[in-house]
Amino acid sequence: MATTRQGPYFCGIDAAMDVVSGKWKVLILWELHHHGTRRFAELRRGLPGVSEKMLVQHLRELEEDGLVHRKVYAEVPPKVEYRLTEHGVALNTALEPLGTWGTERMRRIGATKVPVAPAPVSRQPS
Amino acid sequence: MATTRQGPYFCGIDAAMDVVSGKWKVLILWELHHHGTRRFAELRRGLPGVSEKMLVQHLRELEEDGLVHRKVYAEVPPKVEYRLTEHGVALNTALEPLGTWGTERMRRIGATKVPVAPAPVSRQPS
DNA sequence: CAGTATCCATTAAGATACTG
DNA sequence: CAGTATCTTAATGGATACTG
Repeated sequence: MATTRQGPYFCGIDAAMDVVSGKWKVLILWELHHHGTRRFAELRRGLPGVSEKMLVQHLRELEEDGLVHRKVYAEVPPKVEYRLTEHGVALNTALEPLGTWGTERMRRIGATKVPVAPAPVSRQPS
Repeated sequence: MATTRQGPYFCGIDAAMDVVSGKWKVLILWELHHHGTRRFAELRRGLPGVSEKMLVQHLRELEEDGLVHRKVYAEVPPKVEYRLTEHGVALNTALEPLGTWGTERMRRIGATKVPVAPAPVSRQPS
């Protein structure tokens, strides 16, 4: 269950890669970075294809690693909000050059973007 | 066998993470970055714990992704040199802030460094 | 030296179904 | 709504023996 990872590491990049390895982790960080705060279901919708299990698991690990803060409201129905911690914000900043490089690479190899789930047209909530 | 990965991706970071996902990839990049050029056996020694299979596999993928150049010398015994391509160098540069963040994180959590294989004391080559 | 080829173990991820 | 609990499959990594 990915017990608290704490090295040993070869170097800083190794240590950083450790906390972001997981299929959806950087995307969760990205999502939180751009929305400031997100609820569980919002994250789920923002990450088309993620399963509940993986989303929870990644969120828990990110929380454990001190990158994400989880705020539970004592309400019914339940309400939980996630946001980046100071360290999470710093990580995101450190990831930006990598994002730029990746965008350039996508252009080079002609990679497609993942199809964005079209907002359901019919069936609007009344 | 990790057929040519080319998306689709959610974003640039996603695309970048794709090419560096693999237990030893960033370490290979790092090693090549700091030595300029390395032979297979040198990389192997520089990455204590890596198996031949993983090293070859990662090198092939990095080559396929255009990050590493492989130069074969027509000699006996065989000699192969690896070095970063222009894109590989750019990726390494983009990884630097992440490395800084990771180093800071290691300090914060008191992570240890992986034990460096001690250079064999006896048995020096004549 | 620089790899291949196998086989096996571990881990990560995905699909449901169910609950406070 | 925000999760748990299981079960299954896919991907990744590792050990070892062998080769041009």
